[in-house]
Amino acid sequence: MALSDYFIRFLERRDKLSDEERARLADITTERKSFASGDVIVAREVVAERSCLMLSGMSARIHVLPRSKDRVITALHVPGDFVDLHGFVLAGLAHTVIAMGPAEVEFVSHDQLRELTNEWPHLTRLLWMSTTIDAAVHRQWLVAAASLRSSAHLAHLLCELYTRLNSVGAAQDHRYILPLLQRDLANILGYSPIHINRAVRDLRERGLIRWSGTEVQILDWPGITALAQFRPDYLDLEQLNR
Amino acid sequence: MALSDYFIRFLERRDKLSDEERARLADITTERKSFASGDVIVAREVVAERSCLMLSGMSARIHVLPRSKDRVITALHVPGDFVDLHGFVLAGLAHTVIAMGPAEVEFVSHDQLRELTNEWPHLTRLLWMSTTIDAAVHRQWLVAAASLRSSAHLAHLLCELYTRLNSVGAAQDHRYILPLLQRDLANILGYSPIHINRAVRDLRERGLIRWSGTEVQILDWPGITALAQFRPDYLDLEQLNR
DNA sequence: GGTTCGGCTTAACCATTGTTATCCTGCATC
DNA sequence: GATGCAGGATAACAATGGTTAAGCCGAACC
Repeated sequence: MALSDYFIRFLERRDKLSDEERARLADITTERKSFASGDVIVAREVVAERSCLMLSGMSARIHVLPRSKDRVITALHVPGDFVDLHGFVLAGLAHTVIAMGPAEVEFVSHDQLRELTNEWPHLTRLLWMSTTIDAAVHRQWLVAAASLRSSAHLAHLLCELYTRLNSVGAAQDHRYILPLLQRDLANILGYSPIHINRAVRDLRERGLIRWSGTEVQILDWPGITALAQFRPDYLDLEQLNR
Repeated sequence: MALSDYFIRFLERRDKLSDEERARLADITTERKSFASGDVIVAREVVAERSCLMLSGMSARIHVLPRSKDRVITALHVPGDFVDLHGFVLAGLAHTVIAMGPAEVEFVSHDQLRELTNEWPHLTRLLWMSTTIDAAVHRQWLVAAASLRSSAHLAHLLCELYTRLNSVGAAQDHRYILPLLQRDLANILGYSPIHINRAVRDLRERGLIRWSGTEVQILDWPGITALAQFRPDYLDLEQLNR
């Protein structure tokens, strides 16, 4: 199949594409696939031969710990994200990508990316940009981990996910579907599942959120962003010439 | 001046360069500058016009927190690191780069990088790679933050820095100069300075390290890597075709 | 050589987070 | 509708980390 519009919109939100560039992107062929919750989308391997884009649902990069059998989640991906594009230039991925809830993705072969990057420098810089935005999110997670306490830390994640989902049109009205268990949130934020539960209760009691099942609703956006000290600058949502 | 050898060696450690590519890199002109401890090397700004490479010493990316006047360090850089290359493709950097101890750097203009990336796709992918290795380090810091307790967490940082310094020839024999205060370590790991001190004492009492002033010596490499669950895979020190 | 200062060290006490255990609820299954 | 089960909620207690305060030590300065 042809490359979906999602990623093209992700790029166009941040820079201008020429007609030729848009046509060149549309020439990319992809393989689409659906996954059930918990399925492995990308296995940890020595050298990857393709990378994947989210079409719907969410996925997570998980790092399995040597001893404790537990795992840490270092990234969450929403529709439009080029999940493991960094695998195109890296020797090996130290992580696995799994579906959080039902998810659809499309795979692009690295051969095609190599051809594209050999001839389209501006598009190459935009692909590169998408991996550096990922890194900016990593840094913000580090800042949040170092500076926020449990409730505020959880609140920061909720704010980020709403902002990212909203920016690709996958959420409105401060509501969204969050297909994560409290155990998963514990693996993201580095707390015990019980403590995540305490943080959820705290946010509820402050009147900031409503949360049942997989549906999250933010009741007080100014309040929760203030608690989380959330500033969306790092998501790089500006349009520029790159 | 011409681009220093440091970064070229960083690349050659990971992929092969043709003679033409090596010559093209040597054509890059740079501006060298020295900084004293604490100096701002790269100020947070809307659009950067150049990026910097470490020649000697260390630097840190700091994120200033809105309220608490405190700051978080999300990355440390050693000689050979292209510190803020991601600023070449990102709209704005959410952080400042400062010198940790005396440091020498060289600046490369984005105009030159744009010219280079317009014509040298393989070199572009290698520059891209260097930013994705940064991101891999960010992820490992997230894993460490989520899964390790204070002593092990500090130990992990000490192992990583030795490995990185050693890989560029800036440290041998499990010793190195670490121009960081305990306060800085607190800003990296997200603990209070007092708790960093407890962790240092713990590592000393376990006979894993000797540490006085800015000189760190790792006495028991197998012991400390086991405590920190340190596996250097994520630093991507393999040679491959990219 | 005394003074000052910043950073390291330690201790006592308090706050946050982890652990273990139990119960509740909703859903799937039969 | 009884059963089993997974995930969420809660409580009691233990461990980890933060805060405040004070002493120590070496380098820089006069």
